[in-house]
Amino acid sequence: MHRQAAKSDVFRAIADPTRRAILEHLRSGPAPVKSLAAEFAQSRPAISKHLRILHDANIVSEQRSGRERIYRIEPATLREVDDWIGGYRSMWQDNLNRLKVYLEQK
Amino acid sequence: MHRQAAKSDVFRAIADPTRRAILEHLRSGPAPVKSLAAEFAQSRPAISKHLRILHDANIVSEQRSGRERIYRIEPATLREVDDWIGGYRSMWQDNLNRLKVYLEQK
DNA sequence: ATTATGCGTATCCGAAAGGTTACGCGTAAT
DNA sequence: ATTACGCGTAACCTTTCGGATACGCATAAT
Repeated sequence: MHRQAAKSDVFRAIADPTRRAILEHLRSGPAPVKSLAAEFAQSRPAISKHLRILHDANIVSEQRSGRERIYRIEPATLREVDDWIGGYRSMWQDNLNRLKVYLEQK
Repeated sequence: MHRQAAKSDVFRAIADPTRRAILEHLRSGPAPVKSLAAEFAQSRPAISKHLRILHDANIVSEQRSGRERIYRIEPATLREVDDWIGGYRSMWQDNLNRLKVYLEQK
């Protein structure tokens, strides 16, 4: 019934537009903090904080390399979002459902 | 780069577990505030506030009926989330992508 | 006409979010 | 050995969030 919101929730993590933008950048491949931060008008520590949240939510993984830290998307976790939205997908795809809505509105 | 931060964002709206639970209830059909509020340990005004946020984000629609207000899921808006996640779906489905990840990690 | 219901809104409050600057620690470069 | 660099974290501040309670307005019921 009630969902356990872990201390780091995926939905919360992707709620912020900056974090979604970070993910978009990572879609084309892993990247260190500096190169990510260069894409935004925010300070580097701010991006680091966003990365920490994404990391806590297991949406990205971290790999140290020298003095850099390479971040990479961890797609498996995003699947949770896909599963959730999947529960509603039929509502705009399923024709039977449209009939149902139609009848409800009468 | 990309701005769209409407005053009411879908991702922000679904970030809260209570609001996702409300949507889950509405999945089985439209409902008035009172019956929704009965399902939670929170006050009725709190649920009203959540509904307002969902409504502002166009995830639910409102229909007045006497002194009640009936809320109903508006699936089309959730499609935005589906489209977003769609951009990442290939990362856990596509075999070529797995190869890419494999090579990157070497 | 009066009373009871359903619901939104206003106000208030503590906690969390999201940003900044200052700093320190390892690693790389000179 | 020094200096420069990349990055995380701490401290701080302001804004937003998510609750609660108090209230008022329509509509329904009596």
